[in-house]
Amino acid sequence: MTLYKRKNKTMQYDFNRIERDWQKYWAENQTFKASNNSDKPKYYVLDMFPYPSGAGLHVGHPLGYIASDIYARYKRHKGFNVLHPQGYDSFGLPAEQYAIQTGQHPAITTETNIKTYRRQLDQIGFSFDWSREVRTSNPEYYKWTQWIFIQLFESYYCNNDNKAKDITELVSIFSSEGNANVNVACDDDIEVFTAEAWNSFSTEEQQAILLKYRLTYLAETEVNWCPVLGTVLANDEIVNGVSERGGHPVVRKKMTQWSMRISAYAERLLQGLEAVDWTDSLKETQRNWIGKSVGATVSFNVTQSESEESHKIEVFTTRPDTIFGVSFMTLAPEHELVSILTTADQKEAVEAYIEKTAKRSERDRMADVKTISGVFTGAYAEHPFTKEPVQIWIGDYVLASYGTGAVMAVPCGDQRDYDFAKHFNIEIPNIFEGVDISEEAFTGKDNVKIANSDFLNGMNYKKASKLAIYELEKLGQGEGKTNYRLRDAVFSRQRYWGEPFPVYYVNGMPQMIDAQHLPIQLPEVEKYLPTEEGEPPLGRADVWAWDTKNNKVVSNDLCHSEQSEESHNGIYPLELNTMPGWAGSSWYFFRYMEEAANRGDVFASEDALKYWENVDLYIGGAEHATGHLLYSRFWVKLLKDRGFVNVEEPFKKLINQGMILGTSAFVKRIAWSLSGESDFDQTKLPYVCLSEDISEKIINKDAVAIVEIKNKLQKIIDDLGIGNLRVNNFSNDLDGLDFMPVHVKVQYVNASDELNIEGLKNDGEFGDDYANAIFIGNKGEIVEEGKGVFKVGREVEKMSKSKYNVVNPDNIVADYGADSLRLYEMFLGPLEQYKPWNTAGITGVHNFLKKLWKLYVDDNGLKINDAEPTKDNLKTLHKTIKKVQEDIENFSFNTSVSTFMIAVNELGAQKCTSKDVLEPLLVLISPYAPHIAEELYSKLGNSTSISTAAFPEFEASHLVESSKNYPISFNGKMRFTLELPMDLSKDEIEKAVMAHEKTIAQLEGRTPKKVIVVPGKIVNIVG
RNA sequence: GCUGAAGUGGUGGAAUUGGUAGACACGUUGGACUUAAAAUCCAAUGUCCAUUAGGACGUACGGGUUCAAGUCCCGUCUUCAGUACCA
Repeated sequence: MTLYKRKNKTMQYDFNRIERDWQKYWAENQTFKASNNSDKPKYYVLDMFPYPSGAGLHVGHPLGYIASDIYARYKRHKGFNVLHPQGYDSFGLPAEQYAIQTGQHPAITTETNIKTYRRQLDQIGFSFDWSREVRTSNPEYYKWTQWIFIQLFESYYCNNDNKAKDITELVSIFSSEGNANVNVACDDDIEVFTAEAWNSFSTEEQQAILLKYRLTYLAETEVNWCPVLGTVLANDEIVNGVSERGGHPVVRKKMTQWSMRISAYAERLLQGLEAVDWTDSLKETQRNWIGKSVGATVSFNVTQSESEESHKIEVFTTRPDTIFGVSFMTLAPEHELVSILTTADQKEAVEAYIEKTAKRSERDRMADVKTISGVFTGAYAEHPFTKEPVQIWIGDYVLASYGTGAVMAVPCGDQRDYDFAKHFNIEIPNIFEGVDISEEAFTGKDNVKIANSDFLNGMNYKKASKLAIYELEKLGQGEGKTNYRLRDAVFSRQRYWGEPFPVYYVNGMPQMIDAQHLPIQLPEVEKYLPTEEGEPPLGRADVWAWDTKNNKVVSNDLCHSEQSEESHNGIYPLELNTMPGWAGSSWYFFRYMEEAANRGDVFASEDALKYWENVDLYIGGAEHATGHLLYSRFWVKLLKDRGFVNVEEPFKKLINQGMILGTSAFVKRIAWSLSGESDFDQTKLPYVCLSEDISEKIINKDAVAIVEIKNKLQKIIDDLGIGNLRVNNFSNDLDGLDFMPVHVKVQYVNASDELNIEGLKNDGEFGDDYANAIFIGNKGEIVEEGKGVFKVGREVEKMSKSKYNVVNPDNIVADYGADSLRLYEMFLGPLEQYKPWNTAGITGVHNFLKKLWKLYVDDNGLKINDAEPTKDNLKTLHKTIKKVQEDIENFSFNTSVSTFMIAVNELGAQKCTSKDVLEPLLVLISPYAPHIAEELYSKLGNSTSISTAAFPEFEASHLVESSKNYPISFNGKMRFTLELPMDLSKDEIEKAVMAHEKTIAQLEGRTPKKVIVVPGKIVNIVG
């Protein structure tokens, strides 16, 4: 008895023990530590690092990590030196919010959350090289984020050479020839100056000018400021003019903030997409975001009355060829010239219109595209060629934030201009030869000739555009121009939990702290809220001034910014804003390249950067398409230009994993509707829940079911003995009136959608809500302990705590093991697809692992021997090698899990015990289910980790078939199959098939018109 | 509106260049083992008709190309994602 028991125990698939042991082994032996010195080719597999939130991981989070881990492990088997690191994007809002609520320092919250994450990640058995971990909130890390910020500040973008350069080069150009001939990225409001003028400017004047050229610069930006929340809100955090959170008023406010001149890189960011292996949809998203449009700027002179000074209206157009079709102009209501141009007659109407549009948020304006509105300003501009007067209107279909905030309206060629002209009865000249524009504008540009356009007549779009631009340039009233939608990125946040800027201010001008004094560490504050004056939280710090003599952060008391130059004593106030979340994540992939021990003096050494280059495979969510993935490309290009890294693009191949959705469970709860007199508090009536099928019947107005349930409900009321109450009839429209679906925890639902009523009743979270609840089963019976079946309704929704459909991987690992979790996440479906999680299905892969185990081990121990593999054994093995290798390389992980199942089923049926087959099989499976693979591999007598084993070589010879089971089709319909030797010729196959009795039966005496024979594939008989 | 992706059994999903549609699982049903349950194993399982052979229909819908279409072409519908008065 004892013997039997012990034997059984050791020989069973004890996944908890196996996984614990091997995770320990990997950690102790640093099995997955990458080396920066290796003869092997390198391969860098990276996951988008997580923000460690307080909620921990749910089963959706590890999906991408499992996929990348499989790939990393596969690449190791294939002989690559693999870098597969992990870390934390640990600055961010939730920890700060928590700090505001509780006073707990965000660093503590973050540390706690990271511990949870690490524990959860470790138990899944990832092959991460944790020795290279990074945390963006660590001072040793953000030191280098600050350092990169300084590099941006010290750089300008040269359009001639198409790269960023040291700002000192620009200074020397200014001092020798002024700025008249420089072709660089800069603000639009720059005055031309000579070398003499430059040299005569004060230092401060020079600094102010340089700020307009630097790749990071201070600018007045209009922001959505919410005074109550004390914070700046993004456009989509505002609904109907108030904050989405809390409904507080929001005002537009100008603030001086740091911006990143990403627009300088617009063209390179666009071009760079050609070189990377990303999905088309992702590339397209970035292209749209960059929004390149080629056209021309045209300036229209405003027709002057004597008293006015001269004004010009600049417009951008993609259709300079249609310039003779201009019949009016439209300015955005916010356009700076509106108040100047408007005539006295029109003043009242214009102001009323501006006031009206100002009330509508930009979002509302964009959403409402149907209403046509606008006002004539009374002013006219002069057409550059015809010199005819052109009416100037304002209209809110023109956006101040795009182009110049003004358009030349060509109603015959643009639908919005057309609608506007029709609505206000403005002339619509037709400049397209032979095109009818009586109903709508002609918006195409191909296959049409320009007419009624003076020197452009008879030309096509291309020629006419070119000539129009040439003529405009000759007049000095326009030039060819490429416009980008991409805006410079605001880089300041009024938050505490982010990187402080290495910046102090002298007389309002920003100064960089010398890189050798970094990091500038976050100061301590008492509260994490903005100050009463509306300054960011760092405004509360007492020790937050920069001592330029001793190069350290000192108490604010020493800083007398108000006083004269002499008495400031070299101590100046520090920047109060912090950097946004994307700062730290824009370069972290380089930090991993350096081993932790060597990270002191560099963000990564030259050798490390040269060796690892960039990320070969990057896996993460699609929500970063225009944020992280654009900003990090921008920073990498800057670092390359300035000679710090060698690559133009950070991520060669990128895959977006799809989201795993929850399968929510519902009970249908009766909403009591009673009539009659009673003192009874109706809110105290018991919950009555209907099983899914019976509620369906009621919804479908099944008369029998309705009567039955109504009687049941009446009985429940009668049994309560609370007076003479009658249950009302079910209402006719059953939309949630008589019973409502209520979420219940998915953990109480089994694979057959049956509810564990006892579990729900005893769940403390719901108090007494369900303790006395009555459950009515499918047959109308009251379901009680162990009696009857109660089914829930199911629906696929995003995983969320409030929907009670979150599944924690901890429970899955405890119940089925990490290998089961890994396999199941992959088995669910294609990596990139959205798919629902249903814990019930995990038994499939779990049973597979048990079968796999039994292939190697029975009650008597290991059953593997050195027997010569049979032909079938080898065929199964090599079929599997081929398929799994192809699948991994195509990131089709779900199908390789099926392939493993087939292989194990076949080898089981073949009663295979041959080590020559079963050992390579383990290597195939090990990227997916590494723990069981390691365990069985060591049982086979290996003393090293299976991760060092070579991937089995596929040999096609084992798959050569001597015969083929041909499907025989008649008119395309498969009727029967016929086993024929592979080496038959076409004619021989045809002969064999035609002679077959089933063929004769099918033909019923007819003579086939045609017989298609594809050797090795199919036979089709027509006729 | 535009751009991109997709639509296959009760469910998740296979089907790599057009060549046996529904692999592999889940679920369901039946059976074996057991006092019983669980676990395990075996069998069936697209729909409909015939229940024995077999037949008809079937990959969102309507057409087309082809000996042969889930796959290619044209049109329509639906869902999801991104984006939006972009001049």
